[in-house]
Amino acid sequence: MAKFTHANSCNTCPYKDYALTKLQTNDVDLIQNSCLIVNFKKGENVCKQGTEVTHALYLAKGSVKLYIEGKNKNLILKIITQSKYIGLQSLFGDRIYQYTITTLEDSQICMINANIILDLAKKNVDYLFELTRNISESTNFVYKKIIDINQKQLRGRLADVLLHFSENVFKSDTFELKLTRKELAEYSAMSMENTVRILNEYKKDGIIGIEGKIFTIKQPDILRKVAELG
Amino acid sequence: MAKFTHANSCNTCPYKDYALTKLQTNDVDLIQNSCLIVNFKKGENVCKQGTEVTHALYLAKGSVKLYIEGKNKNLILKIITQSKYIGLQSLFGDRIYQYTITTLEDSQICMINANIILDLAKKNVDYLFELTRNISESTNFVYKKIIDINQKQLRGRLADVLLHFSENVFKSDTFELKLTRKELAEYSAMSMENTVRILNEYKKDGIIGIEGKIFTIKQPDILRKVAELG
DNA sequence: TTATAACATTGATGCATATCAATGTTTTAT
DNA sequence: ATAAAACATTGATATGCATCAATGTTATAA
Repeated sequence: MAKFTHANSCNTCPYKDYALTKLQTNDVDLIQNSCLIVNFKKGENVCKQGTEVTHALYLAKGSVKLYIEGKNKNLILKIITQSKYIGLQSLFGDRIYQYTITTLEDSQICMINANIILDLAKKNVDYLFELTRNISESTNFVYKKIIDINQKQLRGRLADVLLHFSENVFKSDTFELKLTRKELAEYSAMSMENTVRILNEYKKDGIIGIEGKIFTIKQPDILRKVAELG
Repeated sequence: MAKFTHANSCNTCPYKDYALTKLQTNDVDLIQNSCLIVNFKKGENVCKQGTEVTHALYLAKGSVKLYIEGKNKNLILKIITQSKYIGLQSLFGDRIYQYTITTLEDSQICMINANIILDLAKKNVDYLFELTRNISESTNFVYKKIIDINQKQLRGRLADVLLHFSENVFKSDTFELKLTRKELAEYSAMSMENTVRILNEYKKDGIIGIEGKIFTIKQPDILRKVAELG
């Protein structure tokens, strides 16, 4: 794994999480003392499905994919970008990672001893409340994902995914997607070949523009209609 | 909706949840004062997808299905049996139900004003901690579900579901499943026709026994193999 | 700098699964 | 008690999608 440094300024960190504001200064110090800032290079595993949860993971900088490794194929559940906890529910659940997390670009992850976080959570209800809110939102997101996979077919799913990136993740009509076609396929729960096929279909129809990894949503209304009709 | 009574003995209730043991007696009284015990008949909606979350729901007695309503078909995410909170993450998330919950038999649901639970959670960290653990486990369960749907095919999925009922839900080789074939299909994310077909396939092969809604797992090892191979 | 692997693209083929259809059975409601 | 609706079953058909195959392109490593 990559090189790391000790955290030394959690309170003034520009990537600080909102939940931290719920803690007293000396409690933040507790976190800071345990916190290792680890530099991951693109493509490295941050945690591995099936292993024990020993640390809370906070993505300070960069982006990662959270995915379940299957026998033949993977399923990417979430793309997470900076200043977010990743995989909080594993701290409170059965303490075994149900998924693997891999960086999509060079990233900085804060790793804090799980028991320290749990102890703090047990002592600071406002802090725990924020974490719980976070986990709940995450659960709701997965509910939406599962229903997309179950109910829509390829074109609808891909339209959904493109809109999601445009509207929720990058908040722009044009965005650079740090995913390969294969990863985009794993995120949309379809084969890589069909992902390519449908993307180019949308491009030919003038609904989107593609220039390598730069995507442009040209006709969001049509895309929305496709997403809706499934 | 059905008739209801006011709760009057939460502390000594035989269906009491473990999380309640984390509260002081007078805090339990707060819950008790707000708690309505509502009697639902089989097939009634306990909450409805798209509506606002106003109450915490606790399934004291009976059983329910939690499902997402799609355009053509539904997807049952969980079957919940007695003495369990249902849909806790909706209290802490965006306060809109992402799913509908319907009773599978006559059931008693305790409905407690959402804000009272949230206030208690904000004051009793041990209580909140139990709720959070609950939500986290629920998230992990959905992760498993999503991967089953995505990675396995019909026979494997159905084998999985049957084993799950036998091993986790009813903890017995023989069990009465309070689901119609259609609901079993919605739980396994497949068509009703194929559910029937494969069930009878398993029956012919002597892997399971079916007598109406009574299922017997006769050869769990074979079933496990089918589940594994997908 | 070159070799090797991963990525991207397009077409052809096969299969798993949903859908349609027909018919009998069991609930549910009046 | 009877009608209507939901449930259950089995077979035939259609199709959406993955898989296979072939080929070009771009990263990555030695």
